[in-house]
Amino acid sequence: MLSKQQKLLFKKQAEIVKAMAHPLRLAVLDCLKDGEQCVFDIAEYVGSERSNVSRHLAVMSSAGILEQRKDGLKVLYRLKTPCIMNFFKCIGGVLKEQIEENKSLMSAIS
Amino acid sequence: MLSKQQKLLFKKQAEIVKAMAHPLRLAVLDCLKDGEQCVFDIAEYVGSERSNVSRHLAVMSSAGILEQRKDGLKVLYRLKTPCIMNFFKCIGGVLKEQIEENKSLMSAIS
DNA sequence: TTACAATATGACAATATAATCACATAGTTT
DNA sequence: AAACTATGTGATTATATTGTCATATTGTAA
Repeated sequence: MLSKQQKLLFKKQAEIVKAMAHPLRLAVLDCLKDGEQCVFDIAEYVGSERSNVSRHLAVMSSAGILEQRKDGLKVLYRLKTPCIMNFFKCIGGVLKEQIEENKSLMSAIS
Repeated sequence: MLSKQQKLLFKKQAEIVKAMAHPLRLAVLDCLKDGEQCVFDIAEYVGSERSNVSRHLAVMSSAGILEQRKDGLKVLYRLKTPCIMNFFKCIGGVLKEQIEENKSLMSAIS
């Protein structure tokens, strides 16, 4: 049985994971993988309203995944922990496995 | 601007991430890190109703994170991709950074 | 000061997610 | 078959998350 501390830890961890658990937010992380970008350019990249992107950026910022700095009118966002990107490889692995399964399923049918 | 394919990829990835984005589900993954367990024991470990745990297990199964097999009355669940656990290290890193920040904030106050 | 531009936010509606309880199902034991 | 055990699921309620629009805020430039 989990201790209170362990439960709290999982809660904190879940907050971080939750901050990544959205297609648009993953796209934003992808956009930022090579360096900081302003909201306008991020919105352009991910193909969504700026107000919406702003909201998602706020979610990731408060979860501690992103940092921002002001530069005149613009606000530049960047990844706070580069390790986040490793994580993509990991998820990619899960996806690959799923695709392999589907492949073998397909060949079993035909 | 993202292509349709890229958007689809992020959507698929988000489904996998979302399947982990819950305290209870992270606790379940932790419970399974050393091998398969039945629903009863998982529920005991994470400290929740069996019906609720069953629901969360179903979510992770259909996301492709878990596998299950029947053994008599019991259903034994296990991690499908061990790489999932690396991911915890990554998240742990983000948490550590947050704690460090709080520490230096604290010392700045006192 | 006025006009403008980039970003953030309040309010709302639509949708998704979660927990719970009662019940259903599947397999076991007597 | 009847009683039991482990798991899954329908229905419901409560809550959280999203996207959108209009508006606010902040900084720039004329």
